[in-house]
Amino acid sequence: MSDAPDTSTATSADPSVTVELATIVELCKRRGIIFPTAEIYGGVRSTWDYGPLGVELKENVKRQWWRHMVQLRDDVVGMEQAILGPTDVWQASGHLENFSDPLVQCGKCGKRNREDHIREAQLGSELAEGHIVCPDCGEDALGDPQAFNLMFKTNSGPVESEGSTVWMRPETAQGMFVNFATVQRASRKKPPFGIAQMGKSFRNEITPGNFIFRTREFEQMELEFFVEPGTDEEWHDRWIADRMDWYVGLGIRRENLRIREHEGDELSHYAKRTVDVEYFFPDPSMQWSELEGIANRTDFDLKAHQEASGQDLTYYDQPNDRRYHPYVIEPAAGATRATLAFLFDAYTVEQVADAKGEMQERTVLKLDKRLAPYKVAVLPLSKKDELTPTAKEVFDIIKVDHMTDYDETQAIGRRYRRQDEIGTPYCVTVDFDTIDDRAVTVRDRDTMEQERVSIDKLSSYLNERLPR
RNA sequence: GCGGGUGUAGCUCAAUGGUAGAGCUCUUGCUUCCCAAGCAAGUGACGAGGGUUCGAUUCCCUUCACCCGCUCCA
Repeated sequence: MSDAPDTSTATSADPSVTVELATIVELCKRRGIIFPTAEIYGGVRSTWDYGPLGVELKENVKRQWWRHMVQLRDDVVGMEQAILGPTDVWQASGHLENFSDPLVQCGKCGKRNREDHIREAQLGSELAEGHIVCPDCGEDALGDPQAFNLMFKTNSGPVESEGSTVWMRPETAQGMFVNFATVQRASRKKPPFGIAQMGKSFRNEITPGNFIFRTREFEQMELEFFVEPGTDEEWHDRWIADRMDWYVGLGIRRENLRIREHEGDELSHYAKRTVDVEYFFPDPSMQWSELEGIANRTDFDLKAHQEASGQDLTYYDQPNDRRYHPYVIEPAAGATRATLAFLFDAYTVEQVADAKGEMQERTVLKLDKRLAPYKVAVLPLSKKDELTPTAKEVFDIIKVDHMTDYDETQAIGRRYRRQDEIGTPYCVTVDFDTIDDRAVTVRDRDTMEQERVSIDKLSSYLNERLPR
């Protein structure tokens, strides 16, 4: 029984179709997915709140990452580190030094550049010793250097003093390094093995922007995979392939993904080689942008922390009776920007004939079912009293296993469209026949086909179609 | 942070030195209603602060946020 209306599709699957970021932002605001924080007070720059649907979507992205990286593997364990940390950690990691860039601005053209980069480039030129000019316009109009510290600093305890300084982590990775020995011992894992963590990180980006793509408070999903030196390059390649497959497996079109190799001077202070996984955002101002960096951090971090802390952070390889600092392969993904990529890739506008035969737009978020905020919506055909008890009964059956919405307002067609717009995979309608035959109509988001399912079999019907 | 642009209902827009209209959305009611239907009714806005003025949403200043560019990165 399928009488799905005719559709002709004009979607973001076609790379020539642009989807403006503004369209996504507007949808997110209107449907309570993501919106500016403290908006009644004017908002805070670069800071966004996640509403009822947004928190489900983002948590689903994280849940899928955790499932893929931790749950389904026997060589990765998880952990969670405190966001606040002492100065020592960031001193040893190099972030205090390297995340503090001296910038100079040109008084003529207004461009800003890193002072140390200019000095290096202009070393040995005919200019006077130590004198630098603007690399963009060549004018001798550079101002005094200003320090841009990219880390958030605060105090632990009521009294502000030098000893009370704590920092909000600029990456989750250090948690795995400083806890390497404890976690390795407790989990009894041997290289190659990994420690994974998801959570908030904070960076005082000079220029945040593009909605949730670059924010000062953001969420990371990071794996530190510890391997024997010499096997690091092979593992690096393996993880690059694995991470690409993860995005594709969750519905990102492969042609919208690519790998980009970092150039030498682009490499972080800790990295031997880094590749980015980039996604093609269909908004003209974004285009190819980084979702994830996969770095070979070598033994830089473990050695640095061993030296600074005085603690032994080697791994003891008993069969060969030797100690070594494992090399680290780090797939570091942004949960928030991944969420944005999934939104873009799912955003689809179809042309559908309405009851009068006129073409109407149907906006559908074709999210992977595992990512959709609501999996099912229960829609009584009419708001009549006689349908409500049965509809509530159906809702109670489904909600145990799946996030389920219940909506009985306005016409049924309008409610289908509402669910389409937020990507709900299945709509279950309760009609007047339901009371007699104890069956409901299940409508599929993508095919718009309908199937009559008995209430008794509804749970197993939906569980089969909604993977974890 | 600097330069440029923007700021009016939930959304998209309009008008105006004399306190603002529309479409869509939303809510309620009616129609046993399966793909944004019809009819009726209703809620709802000048980003914030200050100044000029008899009077400011409109003019001026400040501030906040967003967009574009510079730098940075998950």
